[in-house]
Amino acid sequence: MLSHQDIWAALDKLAARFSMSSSAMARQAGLDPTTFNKSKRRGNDGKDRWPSTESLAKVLNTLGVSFADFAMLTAQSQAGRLSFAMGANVPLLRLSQAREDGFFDTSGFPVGEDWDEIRVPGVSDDNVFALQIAGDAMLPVLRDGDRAIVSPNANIRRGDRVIIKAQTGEVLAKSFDKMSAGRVQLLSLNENIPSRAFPLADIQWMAKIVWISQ
Amino acid sequence: MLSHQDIWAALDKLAARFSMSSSAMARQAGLDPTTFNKSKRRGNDGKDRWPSTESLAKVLNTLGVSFADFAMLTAQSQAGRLSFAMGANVPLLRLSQAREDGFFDTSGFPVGEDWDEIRVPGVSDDNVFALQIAGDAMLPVLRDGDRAIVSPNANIRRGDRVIIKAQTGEVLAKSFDKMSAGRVQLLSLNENIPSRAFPLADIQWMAKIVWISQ
DNA sequence: GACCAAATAGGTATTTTTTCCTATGGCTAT
DNA sequence: ATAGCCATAGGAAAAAATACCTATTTGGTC
Repeated sequence: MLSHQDIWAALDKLAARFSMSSSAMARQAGLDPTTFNKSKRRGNDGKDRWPSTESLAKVLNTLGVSFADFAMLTAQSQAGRLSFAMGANVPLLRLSQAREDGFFDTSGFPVGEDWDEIRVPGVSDDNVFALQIAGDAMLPVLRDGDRAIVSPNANIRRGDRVIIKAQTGEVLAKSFDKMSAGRVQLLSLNENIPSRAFPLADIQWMAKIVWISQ
Repeated sequence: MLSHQDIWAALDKLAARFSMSSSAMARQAGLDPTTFNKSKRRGNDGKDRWPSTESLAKVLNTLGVSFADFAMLTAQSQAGRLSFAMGANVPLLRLSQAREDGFFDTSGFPVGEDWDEIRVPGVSDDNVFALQIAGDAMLPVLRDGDRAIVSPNANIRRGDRVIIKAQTGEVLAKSFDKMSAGRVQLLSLNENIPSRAFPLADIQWMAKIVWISQ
């Protein structure tokens, strides 16, 4: 439930983040310095005052903060499904570029402008879930404690790594090879064993792994 | 730059998403059905009208949409650093639970209420970057085309997988063992080779891998 | 085509937020 | 001690958004 307090609190956090008072932040945004006064957040009649979207936009635009990041400062602070799907821009470099000079400073921080970008996590699936691995049966791809992010709605293609739940209840991680005649051909994750056919009837469901934590 | 058009457009997208007109959405939120009329988004004097945060909150709260997800509908549609850090809640299950009945429907979608939650990606590092793998030198952990998300500011502990850039420019993925006397002990990713010592002087930087795409 | 409900345009009154202004207190520099 | 600046409270005026209302248009059903 988004409330006016949520928005005021987020504005205060934003000011604090830039080491400003709320009046300095208002002033910098071209608003009257008294605009965000605590004394004006509730009327004499006890009625809540909501900062306008125009004032908010002026502040965000002046400070260079995105609307999405501002929304994250509100009390309900986790990103929702949509932001999960759209993801955050993360600088991307190919391995061959990484070998060259000019892409990192001495701490390994990205520098320069020739970086691409990808969206992370970028998983458009409302039914996505995480599976925490136990044991060492799936080493080295999946270690004890690693978390595999699994997307049941994702299309599965050759080479994709998948989680399978068998009718027996067993849960396996495999590499998908192909479908053939009521069977699915699966490879072990370390791929040094020939593919093995599993009858579809033995499988409850199969879903693609999209990310693995490290 | 957040503009009033951004916000209006996002409200229209929201209405469309729920298969409603903007007047139906306003009505459902307890607002006057004419509140979001296109004809009222600009005054006769040409001045832009901004929907109030109060009206917006009423709509979001009625539709059960988070402020963060609404922000994602605006034109600047990528999540920022903060949402990247805080992550989205993803249902989490332990492998042992996954073997039981009652956690998945027949399509592999999560059901039931005994799921934990984790935040994904949950990487609090402004200098995070992605490295796209080429070749098969790091199989099976890192395949050709996989993307490793690398966090230069993350603390590195025993067993963590890291990207190392050598002074020669070579870029390696290894498993961190320990530090000892001006050297770092590193294991191969597939861990069937004894750890090998690299002089720190040979290394430009070393940074932890936090996620790997699949 | 007729009918009805919803959507939309547009005007006015009401409510709400910002602006403008004043006052007070705190902090810093001279 | 004094001056200047900033932060905050508070009041009144101005500006802006919503509520209320009316009229027209649009879309769906029979």
